[in-house]
Amino acid sequence: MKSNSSVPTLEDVAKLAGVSKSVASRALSGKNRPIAADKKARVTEAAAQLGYVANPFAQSLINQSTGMIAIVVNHISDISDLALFDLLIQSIQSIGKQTLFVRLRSEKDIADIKRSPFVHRVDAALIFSDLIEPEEAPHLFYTDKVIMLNGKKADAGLSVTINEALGIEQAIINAYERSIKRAVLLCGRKTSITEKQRVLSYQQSMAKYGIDIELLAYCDYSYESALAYLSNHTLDIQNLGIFCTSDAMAMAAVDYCREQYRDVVERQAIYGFDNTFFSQIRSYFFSTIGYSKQEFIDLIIQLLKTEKFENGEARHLSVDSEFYFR
Amino acid sequence: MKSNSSVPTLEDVAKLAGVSKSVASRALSGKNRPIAADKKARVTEAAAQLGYVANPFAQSLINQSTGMIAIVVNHISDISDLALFDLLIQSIQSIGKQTLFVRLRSEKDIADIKRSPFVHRVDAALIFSDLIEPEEAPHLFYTDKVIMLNGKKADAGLSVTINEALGIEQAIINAYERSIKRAVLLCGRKTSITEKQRVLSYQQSMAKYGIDIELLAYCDYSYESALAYLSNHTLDIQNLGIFCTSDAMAMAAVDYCREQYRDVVERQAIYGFDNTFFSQIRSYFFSTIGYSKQEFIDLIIQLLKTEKFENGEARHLSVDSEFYFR
DNA sequence: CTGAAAGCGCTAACAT
DNA sequence: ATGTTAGCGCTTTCAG
Repeated sequence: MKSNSSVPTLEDVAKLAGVSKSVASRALSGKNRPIAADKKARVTEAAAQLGYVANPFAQSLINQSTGMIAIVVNHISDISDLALFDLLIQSIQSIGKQTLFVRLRSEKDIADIKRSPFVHRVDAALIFSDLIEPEEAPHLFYTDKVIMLNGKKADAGLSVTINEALGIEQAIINAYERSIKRAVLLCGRKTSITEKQRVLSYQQSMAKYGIDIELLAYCDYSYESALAYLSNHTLDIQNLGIFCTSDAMAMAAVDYCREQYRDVVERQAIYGFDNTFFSQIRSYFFSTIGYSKQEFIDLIIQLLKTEKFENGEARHLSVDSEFYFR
Repeated sequence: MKSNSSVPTLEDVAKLAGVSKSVASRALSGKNRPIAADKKARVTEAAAQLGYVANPFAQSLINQSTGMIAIVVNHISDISDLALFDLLIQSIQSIGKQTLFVRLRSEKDIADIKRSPFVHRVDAALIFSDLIEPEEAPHLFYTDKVIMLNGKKADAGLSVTINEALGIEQAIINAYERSIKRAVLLCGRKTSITEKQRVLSYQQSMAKYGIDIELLAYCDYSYESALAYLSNHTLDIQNLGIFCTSDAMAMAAVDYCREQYRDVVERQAIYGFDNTFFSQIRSYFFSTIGYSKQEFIDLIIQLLKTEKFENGEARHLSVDSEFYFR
């Protein structure tokens, strides 16, 4: 609390303007409540003069609405690209909401959501963390507006997912056209459901185009893990494609091949995932799979802006992924 | 608001436990208020049974404390930011607070802070954005606990800054020892005060060690801007050091030299800033200047945890920067 | 140790 | 169009 002075309340404003609290409230409410123009002006003037800012706690006690939206993640780096994170916060602010960031390290942290009253009472929650199951999500928040963005979805509920199979198939077709016959598949966390689905898509498309998976390894999406793994293996690079489920791992593949084979492996035989900045810079430059972040966020915002869903109405939206050839 | 049911209030809990609201309140308060053990147990039990979670708005209306901390940034564009914020959010949560992320695109957005009542009423604000001047910071928030982390500080007030001159001098000494006589200095935003200070440190140290600044360019910290700039210039690489005020620009310098001079420029003649992940990976690997993020955050948390500051007491803490030689 | 009652600051009925 | 009044759910005196 401010030590120097007490904060003006609506009552102070009303007094200064010479009206009742209700009139003052209506004048400042924004919604076009009936009020005399001159009084409205006097109230606005008085509020400005006192530097009045409404107490949100009193307001929310009545509205039951906070104007806050929770973003729930495992780590921030989960959000594969900063651009997404940055754009998302910006979009949330542009619809007049604020962003509450919740970081979950493990299942143990989930209970804290309920224990943290403000988080529990957000207007909506965006779930990026795969630690939260679609069934339990509704119990964690006071609001029904819980949007699953972690690839999981409950029958009843809201979600935006990425159709990854599409971009993956396009990548495999590209490999096929370039006569790649054999593949190394560097994957991320084995326990992740989305990762499992992703790997399945790779396997199906590769089977379809006659590409053999010779090595399938689970790393942890990171540069270091992939580099460590590759360093322990000798690859026969004839007709080989290296497919990675993150751009960071693809960077490791590029570095590994550069050192090991002095670029004998065509750089284009390495495929990343996420379409980050790094797939485009000079020292790396590999093809990758991604999606339109703007489109993804637009769908989220669309759900956020929908005032009312029919009781239990489900909305499962999806963004197509895409192959980015370099 | 949840559509299916009404939420239990303290009154419901009290009724179920067969006690008064006050007793129920005291039982759940956490602070050791006098109360009979059996009643306390009954209340706790009743609360659990109903799945009671206190309404934070009613509580805050009395406490004037939200348990929320605002992080105010321009944007989150930098990888160095990611690691920092991830750690910071985790630390904030570990002291039982929640994180409100506020993104400022320009000065115009500053007024929105006051207009957004919840942001205005946070328990503390961490100012990373350099759009906010130390003089105006106290007027934007209801709390006195506004910590400037943007390199600016008011005489009265709280701040944690990085002593960048230290790491910069170490870098220049390294260059001197490696017989570098001439320098290109790739800087960031010209309008930034911290950047101005940083450039000054480079100039002073270089003057001291007899290194000539032949080219001083303002880019925008990004890979693209630096690469574009370098591509338009021909460098005489004899005894040349390329000093960049961001790792991203140093990456561009590495790529530029690799293509232009086929690595004739020793890679060690390129100096980055921020000690990001990228200064350590195979394809780049350059020396850089950084600081301990943990130490920085520990100081912030220390300020956050200090209950009361003497009226108007100032606290200006500082973290030493360091040269990371690769 | 407990309960009744006041009140935090605001909004929304409801009578003027 | 305006003022009065009754809460929103909680904590905290203040008497018992």
